[in-house]
Amino acid sequence: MFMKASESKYSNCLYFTANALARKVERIAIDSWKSVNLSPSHAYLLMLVIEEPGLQPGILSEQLQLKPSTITRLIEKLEKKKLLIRTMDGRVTNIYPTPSGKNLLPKLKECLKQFYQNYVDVLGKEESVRLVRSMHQLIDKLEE
Amino acid sequence: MFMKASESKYSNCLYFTANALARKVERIAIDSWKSVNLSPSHAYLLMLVIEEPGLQPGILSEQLQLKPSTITRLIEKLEKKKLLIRTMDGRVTNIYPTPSGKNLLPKLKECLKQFYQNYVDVLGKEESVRLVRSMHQLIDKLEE
DNA sequence: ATTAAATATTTGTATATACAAATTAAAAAT
DNA sequence: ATTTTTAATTTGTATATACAAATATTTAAT
Repeated sequence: MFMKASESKYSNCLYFTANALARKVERIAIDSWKSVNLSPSHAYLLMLVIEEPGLQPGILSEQLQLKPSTITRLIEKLEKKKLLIRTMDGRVTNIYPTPSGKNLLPKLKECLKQFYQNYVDVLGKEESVRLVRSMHQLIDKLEE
Repeated sequence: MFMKASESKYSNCLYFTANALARKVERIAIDSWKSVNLSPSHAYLLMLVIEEPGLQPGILSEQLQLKPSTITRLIEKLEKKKLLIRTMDGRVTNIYPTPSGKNLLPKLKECLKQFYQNYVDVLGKEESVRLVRSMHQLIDKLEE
């Protein structure tokens, strides 16, 4: 009934493969962060801001490799949940975690750990590191 | 100004990496199929249907590793563009390319070739094959 | 034969993401 | 000092994707 990704007609195509992998990983990540009621990207953004309060959207955009408009949208949502606040000063915006945002850090770290566990268990630590690294090489090479 | 993906704070995380790679590849793919005015997933779906007329949404869903509802949406759009048609018979739907859909095949293949070229040029043929294969292994392992 | 369960597909709704244009402010050029 | 250019961020809009519920049809159970 269920077809493996590698049995698909276009399984040899990078477009197909990269997307299928991302969706699969996304689903695992969503599960891992469900306990804090955040999507993975919201969680990562929040962790970055907790670790470096005052971080600006532009920096977050670089760190998360997401477009500035996307960062704004993520921040809006986290602000609505009162996990962080924005202070606008001139053309620069600074993002700070609220106390309740900050309090979430241990749980967030726990989720992260759980997420890692998920795939390290399956792949092994070395293999995981190796694969992530070679994906990065690909990304950087495609950067041109 | 521009930060490499591998310089990000979470660059060692599979969530981050898989998504960053998928987005990068997606952008290249979008460019490759721009000349036929189709998004990559629409193009792949159309190619599948041209090569096997009558294909059902369920099969397409397996082949493309996308949810049935997503397949419906993709088909709707291609139907609106008069590149394929749906015939509904009982609870089963069959998808057929229209003549103008079928006529697009050579161009589609050309786009696919161009897309391949993009990354094979950068990575080399062997390295490309190897990487795609190891990504598949990961997908299949994560399947559990 | 009728009812219940399983299956294929679609619809309504929600999400993350991005592009292009708009806004605002700072810096540079005149 | 005023104008122009550059930069950071946000807003409006569009996209692909998915989940959950709805629909319709076939198969199985009684």
